[in-house]
Amino acid sequence: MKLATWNVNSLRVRLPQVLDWLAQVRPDILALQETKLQDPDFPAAAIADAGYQAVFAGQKTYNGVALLSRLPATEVVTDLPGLADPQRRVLGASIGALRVLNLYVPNGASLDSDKYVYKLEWLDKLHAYVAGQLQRCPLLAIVGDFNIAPEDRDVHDPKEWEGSVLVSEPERTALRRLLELGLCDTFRRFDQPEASFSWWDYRAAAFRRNRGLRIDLILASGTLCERCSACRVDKDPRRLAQPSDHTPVVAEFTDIPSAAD
DNA sequence: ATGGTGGCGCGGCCA
Repeated sequence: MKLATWNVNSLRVRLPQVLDWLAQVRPDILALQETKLQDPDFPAAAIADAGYQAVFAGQKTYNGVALLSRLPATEVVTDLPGLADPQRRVLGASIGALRVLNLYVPNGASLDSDKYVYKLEWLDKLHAYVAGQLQRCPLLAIVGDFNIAPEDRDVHDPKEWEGSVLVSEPERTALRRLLELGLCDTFRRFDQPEASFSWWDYRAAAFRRNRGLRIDLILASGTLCERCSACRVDKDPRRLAQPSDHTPVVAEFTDIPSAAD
């Protein structure tokens, strides 16, 4: 069972890349962030032709999340309890034996910004929600663009980034508290190349110089974590012309019923 | 270097 996450930074622009990637990698589930599409504009037909069902929570210009899957998605949720938020950043669904929560965590802008306050509040509401979900869903995966680099080894230059948004201690503490509920960062269950990142700024040739951050994560509940057999960053889509600034992260699991192949 | 690039949409915001 293959589960992937990819912040595509406009599904309208990136649709050809997404379709090519689905055909090559054949994930059972792909969580997308920053689709930047209203629901009536979602390319459901093209995705159906590729053999995937889709559920989505769209928004014009900003945000927007979707779940593509071989099996149908049921019991769909699009909001965090206790957070009245017009921004479309949350998509939870049951797919086969899994419960999947697809997140586009707020960026935060800078530590003195209202957006940073909103990010920490958002993460607090997420914590409360996930605590309850872990009681109900033994096979829970939480994936997406967390906009937090968990540790210094997830940052190309920790000194340069020290204290900045995406690496600040309050954000990392919020992520650590989430993990302490009983989740693992599947990427760190396996040996990885040094300087493995999932996002590189478009500016200043950051990708060519590998000046990136690992902020796209696949978290797994304890029972699911035991069944994780691999997790990797797929840098190939970031090398294409007109790439997203993020690249996909893919995890594989054993003993999960799958409809692929 | 307080810059740089990209998406949306057509001025300025967001990342």
